[in-house]
Amino acid sequence: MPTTADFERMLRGAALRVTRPRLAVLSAVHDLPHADTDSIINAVRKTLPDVSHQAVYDVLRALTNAGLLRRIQPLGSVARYEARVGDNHHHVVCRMCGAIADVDCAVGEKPCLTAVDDAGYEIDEAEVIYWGRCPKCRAKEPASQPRQ
Amino acid sequence: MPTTADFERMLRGAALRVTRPRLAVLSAVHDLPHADTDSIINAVRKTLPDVSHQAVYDVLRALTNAGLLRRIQPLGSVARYEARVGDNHHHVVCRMCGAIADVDCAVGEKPCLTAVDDAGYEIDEAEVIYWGRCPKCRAKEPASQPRQ
DNA sequence: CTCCAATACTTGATTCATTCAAGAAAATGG
DNA sequence: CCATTTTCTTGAATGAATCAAGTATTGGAG
Repeated sequence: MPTTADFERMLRGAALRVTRPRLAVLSAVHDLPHADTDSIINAVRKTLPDVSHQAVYDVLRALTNAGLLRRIQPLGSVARYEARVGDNHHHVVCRMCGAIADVDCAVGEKPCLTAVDDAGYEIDEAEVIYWGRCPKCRAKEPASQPRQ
Repeated sequence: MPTTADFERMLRGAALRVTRPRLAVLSAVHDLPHADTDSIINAVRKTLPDVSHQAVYDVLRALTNAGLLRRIQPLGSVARYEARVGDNHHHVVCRMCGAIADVDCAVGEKPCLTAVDDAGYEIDEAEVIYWGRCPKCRAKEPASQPRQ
């Protein structure tokens, strides 16, 4: 797990000012991969009880734009953030409980897939979301099938 | 383009009651691929001026659950719907203007990709979103690069 | 054809994630 | 330490989507 000094280095490396809210958000997202904004706000408030939700929204946007965080948002979910960036990995989402897990990308670079017909678009990334049932939900209802 | 009789057959085939709002929504989504809910409401009101937005939301949900429509929602966009279902095709989204185009799937069946490590999930679908710049935006700003 | 039960729609209010706006506070360079 | 710029706080607003209660329509049974 990175230290505060590491986070500070990351911020400076991205030409961003170092502030307590930013350090706290970075730390929270490293601790809670795929957390939504509300969970991040709560985590941040354990060390900084008075941060405004607006500050967290601003920080998440700034860090995402700087490439320090990645924003994901599977169908039916609010925005979620993760700190694992730069390796072009993918995600698998549980249709029943919404749990998200990382899936390594066999290629590792963008774009890792080529479209058969790109419709004239200049493609720089292929985002893949696998849908299915997580281990817990498979154990709970082994007979039932998730909806297609 | 399917006729009203075709839409009626689709609804009955899915064990759904045939109503004017449902026929109008089916027709609108066939006419306007990748349209958001608001555009669909407006399109429906050209033939049925008094449908409530709630009815359209309900219909979209019912038709999606029945497999007659597919719901998509790229990052930063509201929910969109398309009538092309069953062929497991994918989408390419313009980072600049949000335009969406269909991309055929080389495999055509779900799941068309296999995860290197499925984290114990039972995967039934691989959803792919290609990100890039559409032809129009490429022509407009040939020098600039979309943000990564 | 008529009636009934189930389903779908209308109306109106509500929720909740996210954004906007204006002013106060903090961070970096000089 | 000061000035400028950026960031944060506070409070309100937006807007897609959902909830809830009552009315209307559908499709099958009689």
